[in-house]
Amino acid sequence: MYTHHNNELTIRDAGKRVRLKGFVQRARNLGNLVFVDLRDQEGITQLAFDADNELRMEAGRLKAEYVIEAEGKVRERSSKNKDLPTGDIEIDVDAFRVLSKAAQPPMLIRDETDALEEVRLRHRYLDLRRPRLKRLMKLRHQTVKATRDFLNEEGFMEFETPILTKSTPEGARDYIVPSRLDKHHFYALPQSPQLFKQLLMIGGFERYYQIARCFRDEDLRSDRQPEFTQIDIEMAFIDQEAVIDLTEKLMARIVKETKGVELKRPFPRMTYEEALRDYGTDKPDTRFGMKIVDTGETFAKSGFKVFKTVLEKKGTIRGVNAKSLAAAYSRKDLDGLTKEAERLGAGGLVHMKMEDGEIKSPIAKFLSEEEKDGLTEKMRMEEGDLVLLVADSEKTVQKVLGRLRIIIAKEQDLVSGDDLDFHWVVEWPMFEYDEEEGRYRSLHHPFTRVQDEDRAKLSSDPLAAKAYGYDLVVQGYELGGGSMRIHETKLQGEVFRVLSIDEKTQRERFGFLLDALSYGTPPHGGIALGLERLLMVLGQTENIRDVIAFPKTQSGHCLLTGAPSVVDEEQLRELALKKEKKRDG
RNA sequence: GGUCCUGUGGUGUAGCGGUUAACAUGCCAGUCUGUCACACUGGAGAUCGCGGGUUCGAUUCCCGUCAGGACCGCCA
Repeated sequence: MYTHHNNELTIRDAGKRVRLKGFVQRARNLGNLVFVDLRDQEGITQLAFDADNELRMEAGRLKAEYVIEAEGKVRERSSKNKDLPTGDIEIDVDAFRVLSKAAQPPMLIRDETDALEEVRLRHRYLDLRRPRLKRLMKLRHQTVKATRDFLNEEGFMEFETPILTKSTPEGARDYIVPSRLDKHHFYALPQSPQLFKQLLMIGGFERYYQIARCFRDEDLRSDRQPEFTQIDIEMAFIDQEAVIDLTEKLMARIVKETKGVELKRPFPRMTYEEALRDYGTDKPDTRFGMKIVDTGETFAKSGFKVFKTVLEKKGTIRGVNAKSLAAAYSRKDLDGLTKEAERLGAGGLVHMKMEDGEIKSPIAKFLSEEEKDGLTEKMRMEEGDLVLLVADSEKTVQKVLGRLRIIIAKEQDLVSGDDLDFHWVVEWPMFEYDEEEGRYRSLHHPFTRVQDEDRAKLSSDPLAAKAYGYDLVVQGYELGGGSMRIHETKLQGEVFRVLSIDEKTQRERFGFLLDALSYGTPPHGGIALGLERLLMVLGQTENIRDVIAFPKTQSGHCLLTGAPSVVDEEQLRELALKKEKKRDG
């Protein structure tokens, strides 16, 4: 046993006999004097060997990452290290023991001088020894603990729902698991516990939560993993405001306990429509301004052909003002932005700088004085400002300008990771129209409740029907979303009808839910929050792999274990599965 | 499904149509009593991801493939 962790001892412990353990961070052999930095989960303590004896010789032979145990007396250092919490003291060691030797590690176990991520993932257990990963894993634990503490106090019950469950073709691609007992039938891993938590409400539980593992077989990104965790919450006999209020309190509690910061409540809200109008996205980063502005009538009579054509086609001309960034963007930089705009589907990008009191732009010569003045006013252009305009369909303009805002903010460092701009996007539409499939699709999911006053629009004008839906957004991440659910069989049927899901399919896929709804269902609603995304924001990292102990690569591989891997023919036979012969390409 | 970037001693990088493949760090040996990324001296360590092609000659150029990363599509 040990007496202390390696972050604990201070000058007040001088003279104490202690026993420490840990990994050798580093042995510094100065000849007749040897120092060893001993690292454990909590920190580093310096061991000193200065007696002229065998012990010192042995200490000089210690290598990085050996696991040892050492005993001795705490003493004040003659030269202190103010960078270490234990920097005032060292241990005058009189006995130590090597518990385990270590091969030369493939990477430096230190925050700086990092190996590439590929090496770190292959040897994740070594990567996890680094203080940075220690800090992030601790943050994860604290966040989950704060969540459980808070929800338990609020009268919630924690549940577990099945991991082997039924495939639901709507939505993301499922991971499937073959059944041995029922040949050619498959379980699916849950994309979320959505239906189960609703069934718990129907089962008469009023406040559910789960730290729930979810699985989606889709392509990965720097903020997406094939398996990830949601803080999943559902409540009965409440309204939307109750869910929003509870979620804000939960966020406040987590931020307080992990960062020591008080969040201002209530969080700001904007409607889905406002989000798209002002920021060009349904998950705006509101840490910086640069809102999208409609030039309206400014170019109504424009002689500039591009503008004229777009307006004739019922398109729109909108822009953003990158305040005082005219000097920051050279012609070449602007070409880069233009290329990005074109890649996103815009015909081009108009840029203008306000310099020496006048608009400088490649298209300036096509604009009348009236147009220039109008634009200056609309965009609130001042000396040194850079304005970017896109003329196209509303959808394209929003997409392009929304993207350019983010690019510029990143390039120009307009954002701070400390700025927790939690806000709600509310009043989501029930449906969007899928051009490819020629039918309506749920924006949230098919169990979302339509707002009472919009119920008639389900048949008359589905696209105008608003849902009781809400997303929590921070720093441009969709942190989570939720809704009030449908609790009547009849309404659920109406929604399925809009979605063109016929009765046979309804029965096949959701029959159990429809049956359940028919036996008396409390009004209910909830929310699901992406734990990893929250941790990325709190931990100030852009990489989701940093907040997962054993993450997978962009191609879904676990470099540590080698998953996924082939299996024995025998295993396949048992499942009545056959390998498909690889076709030559 | 697509676009782009990367792959060179253990690790991170440099390099170039012909080199003894360079540098840093780590590793090994030695010197050193106040280091803390110790310092100094010396040393070992690389079929340049894999396969094919072009060429008198390929680590270098081309094609394919594999692996990692960023992004688009996708993720109700």
